[in-house]
Amino acid sequence: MNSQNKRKTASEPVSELTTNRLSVYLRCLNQLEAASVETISSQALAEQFHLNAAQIRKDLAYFGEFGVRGVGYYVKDLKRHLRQILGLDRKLRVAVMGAGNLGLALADYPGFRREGFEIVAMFDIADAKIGDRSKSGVPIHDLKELKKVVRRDRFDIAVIAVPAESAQRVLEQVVAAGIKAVLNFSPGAIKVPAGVKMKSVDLTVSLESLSFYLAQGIDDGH
Amino acid sequence: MNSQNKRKTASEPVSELTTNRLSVYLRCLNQLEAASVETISSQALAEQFHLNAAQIRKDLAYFGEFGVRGVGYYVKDLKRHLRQILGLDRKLRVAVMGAGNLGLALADYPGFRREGFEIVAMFDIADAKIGDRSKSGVPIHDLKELKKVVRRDRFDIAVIAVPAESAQRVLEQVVAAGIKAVLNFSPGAIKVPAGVKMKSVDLTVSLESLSFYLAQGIDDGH
DNA sequence: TTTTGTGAACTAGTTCACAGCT
DNA sequence: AGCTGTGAACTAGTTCACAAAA
Repeated sequence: MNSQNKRKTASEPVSELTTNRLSVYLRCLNQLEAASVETISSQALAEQFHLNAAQIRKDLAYFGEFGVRGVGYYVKDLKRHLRQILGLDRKLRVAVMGAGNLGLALADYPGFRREGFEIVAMFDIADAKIGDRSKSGVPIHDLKELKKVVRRDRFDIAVIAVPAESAQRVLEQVVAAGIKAVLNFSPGAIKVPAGVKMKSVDLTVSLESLSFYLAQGIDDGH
Repeated sequence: MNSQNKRKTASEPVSELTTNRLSVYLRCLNQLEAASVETISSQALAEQFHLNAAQIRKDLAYFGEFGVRGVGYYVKDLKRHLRQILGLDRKLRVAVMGAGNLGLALADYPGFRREGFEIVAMFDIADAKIGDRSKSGVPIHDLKELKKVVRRDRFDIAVIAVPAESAQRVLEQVVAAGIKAVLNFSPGAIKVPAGVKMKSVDLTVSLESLSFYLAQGIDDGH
């Protein structure tokens, strides 16, 4: 019953909220490591980053006994464990579907590389763009070449940044090419086949939700 | 006890999940209206867009009695009500902080305009960018001019697309200038003063959560 | 008959509080 | 003494199921 990833039951489902938080913890640990902190208690971690100590402990304990009672967590160790749990010990390869403004911005987004992701390709259908490259050098392929490029460049995650009306079709092509994980930026309902994980970022919904807050806060006039 | 926004109690809190869904419903209704559908039942709406009928009814009923028993909801009416609830009956003005790749892409994102938002300004600190415009013509101001521009151009929402290390500072400036709603794209913990609403989109967390899924799905080797 | 609006039942997620290890 | 790991208590969110309205 010793440290290394135990994950109590073979596979009770881990909530998405939990995995999101693991990623947040990892980022906190990166900062702590950069500041040469060697150990940290859940309490201190919570205070420093506005989290809840019990939740941190519960999230971590689900995957193993990483802490030391009376001490806390060893920053380096915990970081290594989290990277392993999140599957970041191997370098993940990403492709961006759609070489519009948003697609190009995402392809060059420095945050991805910094965290160990590698953007290896983009796809579009506009002849004018095909063969071109993003500022940082990611090549833009013809969407028709998708299967061929997947076979050759072996990427794991597709980011969908195409107009809403083509999103469903592009998702299906991506899935047909064997991709199992998708980050979707296009708005609207998309049907996702079983066995494929899709996370959606819906900018319109986010803004409209803020609009609601403003409308309620001010109540009415002025 | 008749239709028009009743909102049972003066102000029990509406969950963020609910407001997000309202925005989704509105988009569904837009599609239905475009397809000349005049009335829709919660059942039909749920089936068509992969939602839950009881939840739709509950979400809507919280704000008023918009439906007609035996019939469903009048698409045009409900749309009007939702737009009013979400505060979309007035045109909301948005500014983007940070004129990097992501900021420029967001400033020109067609989805925002389509839903009635107006991007009125960008801000940056790089002399090379100040005075320039995005492709669609949004002017880039010196961040130092923030207060002046807010006074003149009166925008309601700030989108933060600056590097992580400047995010906290930019948020504080934005709040000091009187902005009450923020959409944040920079990663990392940010402290938000009371009375200000911030929604965060964290691209790294999203990707890492997908990575987790892949790591688990494949279990290990291969 | 059809479909809403809603209390009641259920499920998921968070936080508390403390036994037990170091 | 200090802090983790965790059952128990609590809170939030969803879904069911049905009475009441059109």
